[in-house]
Order: sequence, then C-alpha cells, then structure tokens
Amino acid sequence: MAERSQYEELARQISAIGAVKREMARGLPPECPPASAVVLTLLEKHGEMRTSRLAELMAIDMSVTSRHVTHVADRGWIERRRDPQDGRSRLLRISDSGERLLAQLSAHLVEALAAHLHDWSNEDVAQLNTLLSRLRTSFGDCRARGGPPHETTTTAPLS
Amino acid sequence: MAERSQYEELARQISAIGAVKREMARGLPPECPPASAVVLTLLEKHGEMRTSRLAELMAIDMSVTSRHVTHVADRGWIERRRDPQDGRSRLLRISDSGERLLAQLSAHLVEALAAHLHDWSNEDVAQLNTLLSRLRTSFGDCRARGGPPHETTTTAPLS
DNA sequence: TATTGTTATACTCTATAACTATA
DNA sequence: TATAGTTATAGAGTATAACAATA
Repeated sequence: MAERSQYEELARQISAIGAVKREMARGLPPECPPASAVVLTLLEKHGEMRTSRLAELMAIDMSVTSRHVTHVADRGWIERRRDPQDGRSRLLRISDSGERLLAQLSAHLVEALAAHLHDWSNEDVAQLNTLLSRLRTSFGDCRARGGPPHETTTTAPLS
Repeated sequence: MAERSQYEELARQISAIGAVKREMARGLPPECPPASAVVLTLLEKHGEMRTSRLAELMAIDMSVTSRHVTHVADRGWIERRRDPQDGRSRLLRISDSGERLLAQLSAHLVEALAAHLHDWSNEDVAQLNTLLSRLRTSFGDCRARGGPPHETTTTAPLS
C-alpha cells in the first residue's frame, strides 16, 4: 500500500502525460488522427476482429469505436465485412493500403521516440511499459473485460 | 537505446492510459471538470503564480489555461489579481473555498486509487512516478521550458 | 515593438441514449 | 427479448489566430 502523497503525485503524472501524447501525435498524415493510427495498429497486431473486440482493446465505448472504424474504412485503410456466423457482427481487417500507411506511421513514431528517448535503456522502456500495463490492469482496464490481463504487453509481468 | 517494438508498445500504452485517466475523473463534483482539479492542485502545491507559469506546469497553451482559470475563478475557488510589478500579468492564488474543495477532491482520489492499487507497493508507485516524470522531461515537457527538470517529482530520479 | 492574457473558431475525443438489424 | 453495431447529441479538452492592454 502506497502513501497519500504518492497517489496525488501519480494522479498529477497521469494527468500531465497528455502533453507527451500530443507531442507524439504531431506530424501525423492528413485525415489520420491519432485514433485512426490506434485502430490500424491494433488490427495489424491482433489480426481480424469484431468491432466489439476492438472497443475492448481501445478501452472506449463501442459507439466511439464505430465512428473511428467508419473513418478508416472510408479511406480504404481497413476492410469491413459481415461475420458469416453472426449477421449482426462486423469483421475488421487491415487492408494493403492500411499496412502501407501503418508502416509509414510506425517509422515516423520510432524516429520521434528515438530522438526524445535516446538516453533511455532497453530496460527503462521495458519497465515503463510493464508498469503502465499493470496500471491499466489494476484499473480493470475499465471496459476491457474481454481478454486476459496483460494481453497488450509484450514484456513479462513485474515479479 | 531501446528497440523498435518497445517504442511501438510504449506508444500504445500511452495512448491507452486515457482510460485510467477517465476512470480517475469519475465522481468529480459538479462544475469541477478534471482540468479545474489540476489547476487547484498546482496552485496549492506551488503557491501563487502567474497564468503563464500555470500554463507551463500544465503543459498546455496559455489560451486554454486562461479558460480553465476563468472557470475556477468564476466559482470562487481561486483569487486573481493584477501583478503590481507588471500590469499585464495576473497572479493566481487558491482561495479558502478552493482549499476546502481540493481537500475533498484529494480524499476522493486517494480512496479511488487505494481501491484499485491495493496490491501496489510503495516502491511500485514511486517507480512509476519517477519513470513518468522522466518521460515528460525527455519530451522536453513540450512547452514547459520554464522550470528545472523533474520539478514536479517528489521521488528521487532513477539511478 | 514585444509580451501577457483574453476571446473566437474549429477540431479531436468521449459518453449516453435512441435506433436498426439480427439472434 | 437480448445483442452488435450505428447515429444523434452533448460535453470536455486542445490549438491557432486575432485582439486588447501593458511594458
């Protein structure tokens, strides 16, 4: 159990992380807001999935997810088809065009992060990733109750 | 220097932390959006300051800061006066009413965090705070070039 | 002329609720 | 009746640009 002042500090840090987020979002291609990049990233990483699953991974309401999906689908970056086993569901898959865009986004992202985090070791970044993943899990990942804990983490859980 | 996949994972984590942020914001009093809570927290912690300084600490544009300040000032939670030494500047100070509200907010926050993070040790939280602070510093704190690095951190830097 | 703060406008992201279509 | 997804509406947050007052 941590101390009160630590909790207050954590709240401040989380609140202030938005500035980093906005900085990372700078220089995205036109018509590709941050949320679109997230959609493409997740579809590329996890493969074809339903809209509801994507909403879980993004930890946002499905209504919002639906709008983001429409945005990227309208631009041909993903393909959207009916689930043959359930006519209500839609199956989402990244398209070739989306793959190309994502490769571009990823290159830009890595470049930006490498510039800012040049003095971070492999272990530093891994540790931050692990702690952030654990933080999200501790908060129940809010609405993301679908998958097992720590699913989005590539590093081992903190001992 | 970290690896590409770690950078991509970090971008995902930072993007997803918004869900935690929203969860923490739940249950705030009416007329007190998260940004107002941040304003009060910073004025209580750092004491009287100018609007431009507050904008630096919040890492947002001064135009946005001005709106947040007006919101809390309209509700009597802060006092706003002209700087006697520079008629252009405004000096901001938390009021008694603001102090009382902040105490309430803080209690609520600690309660929520304690509930979710009951299995986090003191050291876990401290480490996350340190890494987040360092992350913000590495990103230049964006527009917060005013103060020395790590100023908002209460814990020692990572060795 | 430069700086501090304010206001107007526009954009992104989010949630709730009402709705359609399918199970 | 319940569920997957869509759309309408509203609210919070942010940035840019134009502006006022002061230095």
